[in-house]
Amino acid sequence: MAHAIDILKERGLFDNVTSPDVLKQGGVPVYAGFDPTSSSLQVGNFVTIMGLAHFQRAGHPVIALAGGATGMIGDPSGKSAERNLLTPDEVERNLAGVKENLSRFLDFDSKTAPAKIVNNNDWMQRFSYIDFLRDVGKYFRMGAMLGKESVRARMESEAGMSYCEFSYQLIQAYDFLHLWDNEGCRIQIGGSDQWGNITAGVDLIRKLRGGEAFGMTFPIICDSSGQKFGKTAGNAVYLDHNRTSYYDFYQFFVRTEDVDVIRFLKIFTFLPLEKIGEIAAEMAADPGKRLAQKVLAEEMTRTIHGPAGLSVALRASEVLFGGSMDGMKADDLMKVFANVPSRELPLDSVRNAGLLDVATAAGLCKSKGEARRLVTEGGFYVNNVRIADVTAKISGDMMIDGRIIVLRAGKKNYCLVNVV
RNA sequence: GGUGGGAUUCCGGAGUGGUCAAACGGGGCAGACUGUAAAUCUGCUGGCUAUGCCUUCCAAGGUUCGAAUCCUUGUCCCACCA
Repeated sequence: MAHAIDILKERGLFDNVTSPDVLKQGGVPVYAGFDPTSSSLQVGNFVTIMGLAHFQRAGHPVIALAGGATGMIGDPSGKSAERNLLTPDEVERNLAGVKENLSRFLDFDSKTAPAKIVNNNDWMQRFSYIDFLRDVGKYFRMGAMLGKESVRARMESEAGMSYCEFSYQLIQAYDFLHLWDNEGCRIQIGGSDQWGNITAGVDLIRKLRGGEAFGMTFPIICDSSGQKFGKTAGNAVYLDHNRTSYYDFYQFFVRTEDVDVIRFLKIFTFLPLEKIGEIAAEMAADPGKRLAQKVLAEEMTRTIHGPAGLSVALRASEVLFGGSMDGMKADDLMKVFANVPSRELPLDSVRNAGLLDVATAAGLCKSKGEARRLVTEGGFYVNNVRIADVTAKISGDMMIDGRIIVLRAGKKNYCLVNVV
């Protein structure tokens, strides 16, 4: 069997490794951490999940660590400024969401290489502050700690860094030690921003146990414009469909740029490289078909949301991007309703109401000023018909079957209004 | 602990008593061209009952006819010194 790292390399998921000897580590447990900074993981985290999945397929038991303790502190890695602390309640809530997300992607029933979810709060809370300083802090040298990229970057910037965040690396290092002792874990993986935290653990294990642990990082995935992958209009794309609907999730990937899409297929899907090569060839022949984008979106949506979620996303996309809206029935639209941005509005507030008011009430525009701008610029559509008159009102015949209005901003931002 | 510097609209960053809803750049949004691409060009980018009005320039007070700009106190950050 090919080593997991070789597979990751050929898929563009390899950034760095603490020692090439990691290739000799077959079948040992591997861990990656996920801090509960939000109630749901995001597509960005999916890279790490894919990393774990590839290891698992290569015969390694994998441990997904949900950071109930680390989440209370806040990882400064890759952050340009100090973050606000989450309350214990928030961490607790988020932890539940993160665990749920993780549970969907890993194989817990594998006989040879089962997955496991652990929470570092389970062992961290046993420490008193004094104990932790004596048992763990004693083995950390200031020089090494200050040398970490995450620390240096912040010290050199205006933002600075609190002692709280500075201490983060100790906790993550101890996590690795704990998993080394209790789970036989030998390898930690994570995004390249985790390098400093990972090596902190490797060093700690060497000092205290005299053993060699390994670390491997993935590149931070960016799109061709250098933006961190996984944001639309400033909002993260979540794995929880209550936060990012099936439709929006699918659409996010459909809109991947040509230059990125093949790379993303390798990173985010399990499709064999030969298959991806075929897709690339077809795309080169007829880029307008957007085949690669569609495959990526379908694979991702199916992986994250299952066949049912995918079919909902596809149906919604077909309805909205399928061409003319003539002959569209309210029933067709109702079927996709919950998965497209939508809003229920009472009849009174819609009929004969100003366009701008309805656009704002429906949530399509943040303010009437924004709605006014949009209309003036010619980017506003009702049932796919452009309306350029700021003073226009919603008439009865705009309501499809008397109960649905399809609002659109620009080319691809739809919002359904359900008149009740 | 001492001294000095700083906090501006999404971000960076001008502005040091009225002509400031605040230059410029980035980002974002929209239009044209397209393939729900890219590149390019153009316009927009606090709110509203809209040629005017309202709320913004860390927070709370104050001076003034008038404050993002001056004073006081507080909070946070940075640098140097100890």
